[in-house]
Amino acid sequence: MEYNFREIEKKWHQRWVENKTYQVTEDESKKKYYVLNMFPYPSGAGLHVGHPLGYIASDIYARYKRLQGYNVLNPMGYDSYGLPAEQYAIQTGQHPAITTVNNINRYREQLDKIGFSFDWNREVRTCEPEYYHWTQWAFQKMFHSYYCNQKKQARPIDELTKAFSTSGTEGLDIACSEELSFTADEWKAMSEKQQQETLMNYRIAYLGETMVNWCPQLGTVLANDEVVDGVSERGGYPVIQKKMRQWCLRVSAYAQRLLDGLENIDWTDSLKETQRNWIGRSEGTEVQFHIKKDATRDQSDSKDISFTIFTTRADTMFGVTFMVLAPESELVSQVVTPKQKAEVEAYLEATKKRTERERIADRRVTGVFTGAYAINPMTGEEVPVWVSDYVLAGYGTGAIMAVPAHDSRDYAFAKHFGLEIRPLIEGCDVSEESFDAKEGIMKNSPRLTNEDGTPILDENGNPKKPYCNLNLNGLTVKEAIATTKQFVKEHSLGRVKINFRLRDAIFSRQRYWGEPFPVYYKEGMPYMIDEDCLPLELPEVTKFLPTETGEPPLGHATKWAWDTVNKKVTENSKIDNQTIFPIELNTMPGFAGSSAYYLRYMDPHNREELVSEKADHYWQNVDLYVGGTEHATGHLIYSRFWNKFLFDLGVSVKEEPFQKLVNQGMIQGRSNFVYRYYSWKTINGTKEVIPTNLFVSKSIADGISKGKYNAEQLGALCRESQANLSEELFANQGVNEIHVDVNIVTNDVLDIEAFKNWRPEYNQAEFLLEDGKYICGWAVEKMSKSMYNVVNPDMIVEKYGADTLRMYEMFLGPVEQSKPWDTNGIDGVHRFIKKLWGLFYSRTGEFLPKEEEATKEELKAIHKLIKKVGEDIENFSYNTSVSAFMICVNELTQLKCNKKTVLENLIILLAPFAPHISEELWEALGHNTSVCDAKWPVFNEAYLKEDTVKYTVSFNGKARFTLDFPADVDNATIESTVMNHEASQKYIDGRTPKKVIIVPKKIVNIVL
RNA sequence: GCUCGGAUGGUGGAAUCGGUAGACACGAGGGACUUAAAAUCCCUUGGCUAUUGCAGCUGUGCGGGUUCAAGUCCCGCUCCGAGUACCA
Repeated sequence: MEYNFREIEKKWHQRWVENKTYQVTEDESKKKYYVLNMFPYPSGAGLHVGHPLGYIASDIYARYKRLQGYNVLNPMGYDSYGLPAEQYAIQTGQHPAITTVNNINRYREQLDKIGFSFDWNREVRTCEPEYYHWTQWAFQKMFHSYYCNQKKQARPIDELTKAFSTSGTEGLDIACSEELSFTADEWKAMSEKQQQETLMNYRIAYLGETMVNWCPQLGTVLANDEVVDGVSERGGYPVIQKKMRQWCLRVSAYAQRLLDGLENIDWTDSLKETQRNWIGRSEGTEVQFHIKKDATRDQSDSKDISFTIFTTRADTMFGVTFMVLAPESELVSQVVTPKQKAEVEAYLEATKKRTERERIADRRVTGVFTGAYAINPMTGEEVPVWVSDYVLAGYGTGAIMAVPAHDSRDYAFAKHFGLEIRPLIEGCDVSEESFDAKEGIMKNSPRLTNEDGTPILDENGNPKKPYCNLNLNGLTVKEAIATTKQFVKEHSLGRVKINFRLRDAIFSRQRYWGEPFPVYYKEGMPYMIDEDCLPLELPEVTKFLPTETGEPPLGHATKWAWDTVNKKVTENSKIDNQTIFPIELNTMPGFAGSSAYYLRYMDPHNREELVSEKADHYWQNVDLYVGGTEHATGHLIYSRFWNKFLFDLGVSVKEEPFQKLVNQGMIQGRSNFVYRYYSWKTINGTKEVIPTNLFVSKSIADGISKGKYNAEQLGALCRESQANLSEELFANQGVNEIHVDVNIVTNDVLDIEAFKNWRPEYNQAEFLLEDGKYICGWAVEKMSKSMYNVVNPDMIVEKYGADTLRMYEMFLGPVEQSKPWDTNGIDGVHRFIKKLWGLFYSRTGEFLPKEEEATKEELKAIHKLIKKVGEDIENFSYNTSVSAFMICVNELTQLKCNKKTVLENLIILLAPFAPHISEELWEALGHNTSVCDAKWPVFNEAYLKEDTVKYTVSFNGKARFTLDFPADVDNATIESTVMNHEASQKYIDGRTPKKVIIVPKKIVNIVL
C-alpha cells in the first residue's frame, strides 16, 4: 500500500474537526494542563508565510500531556498545517472570538486567502464585542479602583473618597501620591468636578496630561514599547513628544509586584532580566536642596525655593559641583534670574524642537546656566544650577545633583562648560574620564584640605571646619552610601526612596480598530456607562482615518452619543449635555484585548462573567505559554499587570498568568543568489559596465571575483558550456550578485527552466555550470519579499505533508533558537516517515504487524525511545527526540520488527510529533478510538539492562580502546584485566602505573 | 556603554553529572538494482600522515589555569547575536 500522506492527513483532519477529537472534557476530576500560544504569529511575517514553530512546539507538548492523562486546554492548538488555530478553535467551540479587533484586521488578507469566510464590515463588529465586553469591563473596574501601597493591592475608589471626607486621610498610602495636598475640609468644599479631577490622580485607569509619543504620520500616540529608535515600530515613522490628555493605566503602581512575581515563575533568565531592566528598580535617596536667595529674581526674595533630587550615589554628596534641571521642569521658571532669563528661554525653545530621535542621534552636550545657586546641605557650598536636556523630566524628580568626577554624563557636561571636577575616591584618575564604578575608598568628604595637603581656610583665615558631622573618609563606597542615607534620614534632609523606570501605560489610540471606551463626558469629566450596558460596540463610520479637525476616526460617527436615560447609544445631534452626552472618541490599544484573553478561553461562552469561579478554579493559570521574546516589554508586562489587577479583584485565582514560558526562536530567511556575469571597459576615464546574459555557477563566480581566470580560460569554459559570448567580453571580468526566488532553488541547485520563466528578461539566459548544475550562493537574511526568500510552508505541506513539516521544523534545532529556514534537510525527515510506514506495510501492500512476543533487542530499542522522548519533551528538546525516533525506526527496520506491541508503543510516542500518520497507523493496528486517547507507555528500566558494560581504557587521559566487562565486575578484576591485556602492553611500555582510576560503567584511566 | 546569550566538520546540530567529541540528519564521494531516470539499499565521509595490514598525530573561537581526565569548570581576550540606553 502506497503511503499517500496528503490524502491521509486531510482525512484525519476532517475527522478531528467533526468528532471534536481534541476538545477538553467536562471531567474536572482530571488533572488539568493549559497550553497557550502567544497571540500574534512569529515575527510579523504573516499568517501563512511565517513558520508555525511555536504552534508546533506547544501542540506537541499539549498532545504529550493529553497522553499522560491530563485534561488539556490548548485553545490555539495547531492540529495540522492548513488550518489556522483560530479557525480550528471556532469550529471546535473553544475560542470565543479572534483575540482582538486589531489582530483580526491584521490577518484579514491571509484569512481571506484561505477561505475564512467573514463579512468584515459587519461581523467584526457583531462578533467581537462578545469578547471585548470583558476588556471594557476590566477598564471600568480600573477606573473605579486605586492602588493602596499599604495593602499592596487595588482597592475600590469609594474607600478613598470616604477617607477624604473624614479627617482620616492619614495612613492612606497611595501609590501615586504619598502626600495628599488637601485636607478633609478642602475636599468637602470642592465641586463635583474638582473632586473628579482630584480622583484622577489616584485611579488605576485615569485621564492623564502626559508627554506622549505622538506619531503624526500614523495620527496616533504610541506606547513606549511601540517606539524603536525614535521611530514607530510599525512603518518606521518619526515620533515626537507631545503633551496630550490620554487614558493611562497606572502600571507603575504594580512595579514592585511585577518585579517580585518574576521570582516564582518559570521563564528564561534572559527574559526575566529584560523585564527587570524595563521595570528598572533603583534604590536611592531623595535629598532636598534649597536655592540661595537672590534679590534680583522675579519672585519675592522672601519665598524659599527648594527642590528634591534623586540619587543612588548618596556617598558623592561631597563631590557635587553643580545642579541640573530638566528643561521641562517647572522649577526652571522659578529659579531663573532676570539676567539669565532670555538665554534660558531660548534654550528651552530650542530643546522643544528637537525630537527624541534627534536627541538620540547626536548627543551634543547642551545646557544653560540659570543664574541660580543651590546650597549643598552637606557642605553649605553654593553650586550653580543649570538646565540641560540630558536630564529627563520623566525620571526621578527631573532634577539632579551633578558629580562630574563619578558620573560620565556629568563629567562630559562639566568638561564642556569648564565646571569643577572633584574626585572623592582614593587613587582614581579623573583627568580623562570619570570614575563611575561603585568601588574604592572614600576621601575628600568633607573636603578640608587642598590637593597639596594644606588646610583650606575660611573667611577669617582659620582652617575650615566641617559643615556637618558626617565623615565618610576611609569608608568603602557601599558603606558610604549606607552611612549617608542614614544621615540624610536622621537630619531630615531627605528620605530613602525607590524609583522605577517603568512608566504608566498610555491607553488611548486614535484608531478605529480597537475596543471603544465605555465612557461619556459630562462637563469635560469622564463617566462610565453602566456595566449592564456593556459592551459598547464600535459605531459605523464612513472613513477609518482621523477627521479633518484632527479628531480620532470615531469622530466620523454620527451616532456616537450616550443617552443616560434610555441607556443606549444615540445620534450626536441629540447631545444636550443634560441627559445625552458625547462618547469618548479614542479606542483602546492592541494590548488591551490580549491582556486577559487566556482567562476568557477557560470559559468562552460565559455571558455573565469574564470567567466563572468554577472554571477559574479548575484551570488556574496558563501552565505553558509559548511565544516570542519580542513581547518581553509589552504584552508580557501588560498582561501580568492586568492579571494582578484581576487577582486583587478576586476574579483571577492566580497572581501570575503564565507559569512557564518558552520562547520559540524566529525563523530567518535563507536567501539564494545567482551571479550575472558582466564585462567592463573604460570610456573617458569612467568605468562602464557591459551586462551580459551569462549566469555563472557559484564556484566560477568566486573564481572570477578572485581574478582566477584569464580571458582564455573563461572562453574555454564558455565553449564547454556552449554559451555564446563574444570574445571581447572575456577580459575585464566581474559578477553581480542577484537575489533569486528560493522557491526555484533546491539544495542550492537552481532550476534553470523555472529561472528562465521567473523573469522575462532571463528568458535568453545562458549558464556556466559546475558538474552539470547551477549552484547558487546563499546568505541568512531576514525574511522579506524583496529578498525573494519568503517560503510558504503550504508548498512543503503539499509536497511532503504536514507531519513531515512538523517534524522537520522541530528537527532543525532547539525550539528557542533562531535559525534560517532551510529545506535542505527535509528529505531526511520524509525518508524517516516512509521508513516508519515500511514497518507496517510491505511494498506489496501486505499489513505486517503481528501478535508476537517481542524480542529482547526490540524491547530495548523501544524502551530506549520511551525514556529519551519522555525526557526530551519535558526539556523541550524536540530536535533530539526526532533523532531518537530515527534511531529507533532504523533499529526496528534492521531487526525486521513487526511485533504489534512494539509498534503500538512507537505510534503513541510519535503521536504528538506526527499526529496524522499516527492516527492512520493506530487505526490500522485495530483501534477504533483516537490515538490521543491512548496511554503514554511506561518506561521499564529492566529492558535496558546490559549483561556487559563497555569500559573505555585510556592511558594518561587518552582513550585507546574499549573492553567489555560483566555488569557486576569489581574494580580489582578490571584493573588486573586491563593491566594484563595484550593491547595495554604497548602503552604501558614496561612502566609501573602511578595510579589507576576506575569510573564505574564508564572509563578506566591508567596514569603512567 | 551596560545586561544577557552564543562560538563544535562542507551544512543543521548531538554530547543531560567533567569520562571514547562529532549522535541524528543534510550534502558530497563510491557502489548495488535499472536500458535509463526516479525511488530504494549498502559503504566512506573532521583534518593531517600512513594505507597490504596495524596505526599515529591533531582537533570544539584565541591565550592561560585547575584535574588522572576539559567542548563542559576557573581567569583573561576576540568575534557574533539579542535586549536596553542620557534612568542620576
